[in-house]
Amino acid sequence: MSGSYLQDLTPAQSAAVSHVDGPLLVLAGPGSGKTRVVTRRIAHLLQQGIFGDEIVALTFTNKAADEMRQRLETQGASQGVWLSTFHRFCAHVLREHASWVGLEPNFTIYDTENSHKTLRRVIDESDVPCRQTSPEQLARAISQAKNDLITYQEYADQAHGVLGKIVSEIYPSYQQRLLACNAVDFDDLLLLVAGILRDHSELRESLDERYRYILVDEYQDTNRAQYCIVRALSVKHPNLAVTGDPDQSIYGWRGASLDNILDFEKDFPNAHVVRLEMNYRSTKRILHVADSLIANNKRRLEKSLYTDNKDGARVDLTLYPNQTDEADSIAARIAADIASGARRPRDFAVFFRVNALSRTLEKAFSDQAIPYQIIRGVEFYQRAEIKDVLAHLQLLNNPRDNVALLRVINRPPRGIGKTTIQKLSEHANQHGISLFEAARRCGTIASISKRLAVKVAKFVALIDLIAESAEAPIEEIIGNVLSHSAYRDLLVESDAKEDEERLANIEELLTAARQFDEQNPGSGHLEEYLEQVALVNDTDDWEDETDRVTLMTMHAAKGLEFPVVFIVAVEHGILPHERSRNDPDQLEEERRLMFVGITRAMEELALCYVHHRDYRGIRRRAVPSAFLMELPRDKMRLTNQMEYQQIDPADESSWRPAASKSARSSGLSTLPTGTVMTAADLLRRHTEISLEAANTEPAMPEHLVDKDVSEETHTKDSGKQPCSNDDSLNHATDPNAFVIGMIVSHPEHGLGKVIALSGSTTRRIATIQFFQGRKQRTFHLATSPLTSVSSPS
DNA sequence: ATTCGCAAAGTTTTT
DNA sequence: CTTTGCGAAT
Repeated sequence: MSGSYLQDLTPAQSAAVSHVDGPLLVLAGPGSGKTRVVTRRIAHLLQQGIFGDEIVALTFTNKAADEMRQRLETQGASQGVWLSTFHRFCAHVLREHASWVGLEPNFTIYDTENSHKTLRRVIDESDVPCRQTSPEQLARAISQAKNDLITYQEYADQAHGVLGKIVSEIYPSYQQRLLACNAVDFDDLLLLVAGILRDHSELRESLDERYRYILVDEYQDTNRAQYCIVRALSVKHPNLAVTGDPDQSIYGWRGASLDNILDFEKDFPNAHVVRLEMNYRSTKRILHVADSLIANNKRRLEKSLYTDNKDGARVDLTLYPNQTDEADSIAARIAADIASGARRPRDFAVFFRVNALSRTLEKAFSDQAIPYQIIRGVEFYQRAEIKDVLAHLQLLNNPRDNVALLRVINRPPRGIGKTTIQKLSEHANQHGISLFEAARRCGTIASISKRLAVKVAKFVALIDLIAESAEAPIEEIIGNVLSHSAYRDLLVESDAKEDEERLANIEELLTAARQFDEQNPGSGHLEEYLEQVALVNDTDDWEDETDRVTLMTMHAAKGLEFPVVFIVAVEHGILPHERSRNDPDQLEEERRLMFVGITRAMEELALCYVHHRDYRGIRRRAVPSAFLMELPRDKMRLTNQMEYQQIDPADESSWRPAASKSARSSGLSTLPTGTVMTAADLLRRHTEISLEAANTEPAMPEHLVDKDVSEETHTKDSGKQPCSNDDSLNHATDPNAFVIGMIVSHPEHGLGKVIALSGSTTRRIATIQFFQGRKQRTFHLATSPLTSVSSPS
């Protein structure tokens, strides 16, 4: 009995959708319609008579959960299905059984900033010698331990080394401090629930029974804690369906364990495995490039990628002299495509490995008046003013939340300073009470002067006053915070424009609160609201709304798609990142990251790298990424924009590669993946591969050939003969004989070079970078007075 | 108790 | 080149 939802599916998709009982592994390549399959399968389960409340679907992001919910609703089949993120699911379980781990049900969920603050305090107050180790390092170590399900009681047993010793001291103190605040951090949500499920078999059994069908999205990103939770719920009813793609695992550094998905078939020997290999997103050429790259990874499950889409344009690989040219050229190409009407701004995305690389791009986009948006890690709920307001609410909900109290006790300034807080803190520690409780008793604390005691008492009275409305709608509570604390007045009266922005953010918070109130009518939703803001981030609503070019890291790009994608700085030390170079597994993760970036592209993909890059204040010679050597370069469009650069003789010496001829002759063939490579090694390797390629492929552009060998011709050519050495490619596609990089003349603007071309026949448009005044203009070739100064040889 | 200045460090960030 | 954190100064 197959419903309509089985009809327009491929056999593989259909197999996944109609699977009901027993473990299921869906290996879903990029753009393979995974979400569609998952939601249809849920619809199918419901149609089989399974109740919605027996099904739980777990995702990593709210965005994914929302999307799934939306799709289910359009199929009219979300009834009772528990659809949420791992963390939210765990928060709910934990609220019901908080006392088992020494918490009260109104515990606060600390975000990263708050947990770091707590950790800081622990470190400061401990006498553990940790000058060598940074708080961040300790935080990472603790987080990692939690992800691996190592509790503070167990940590010391397996600790080793100096860091291990320090963590053994700090981790328990940190945990006790959280407990004292009746708070948990993100990792605790998972760790504590995993622990509860392990230690309380009756609860485990009842949840196993209750959630008979479990679905996990992005299974390749699960960590050990998540793995244990999911397994614990799938003992009696092992109807565990996981979807994921080992090739898209890019969060190993956050504790994700690739083994979970790689070993799924071992964990569940009778698992049904479905491979979704048909790609509906990208052109054949883009997919081929992606496939060639990822084939170099060892830790993966065999999977081929197919598409019925057209071949599409060749994938671009372009070398620029420096990042300014890189950025300008990208911006110019985008501007030209927009000007010609071929594309809209929202069709484009530019990806980079590190946020620091966005600056040059931003400048280029703003210079050319191209609308763009940057997706950054900083979120709305991370802003100081928002957190200030919310901290009041947190304190109402959980008076033991010391971090919240410390945040608001002197904001706006009330003259309660460090020394007073120190005294309160001492008193609290001595009597085993919270800071707020100590503040309440400040009149009886001998060390606190009358004067200050009055100030503190005023603060306590303020919180008590706001607390009277704790059961009210959220908007009202926040309103009371703003008016009673004079926080709003402070911002209104200030004439700094930052404060204007802060005020606007607070208005936005109020609007969001009103929306929450509408969705949760009635009173007493404070705890729910706080959980929502703790576990929801708002980077989720970037897209669609606006017609802009998107700039973001490749991590942020996961799950998205764009018609045209640029990836900049495909260079050694950036992609792969230098911090990953010593670890084979990390190197593979970097490759996966690039794979993710490439597979976001639907129609056009351009990879870029430069000759020199200014990074962290210094200019250094950029080495092409080793990943570039793994691409099918013979099937790509290689462009070398170096030749058209006016060469600064002073600069030229630095063009020589670090590897000398003698070094090269030392005979280094291919390095096995994952060996430790120095920069020099890599350069040598690059050189050799390039030479090898050059020998077998006469059309290989010069920029992939060792500069030592080609330097003579290179220098001679440059400036004088600015024609492509790979012009066969350009000729074929260009009836007008204009090619990128060509030098042209304009009666008004003088000489310039072609940096972008788009459109065809009469609508063909060229973007010219003029040498005078660094001007950039676009022209319709059919009507412009442009003449070519140099023609391709 | 804020503010200024210098030193140091510098991936990625679903919750 | 940035940002960020900490210490000293007003």
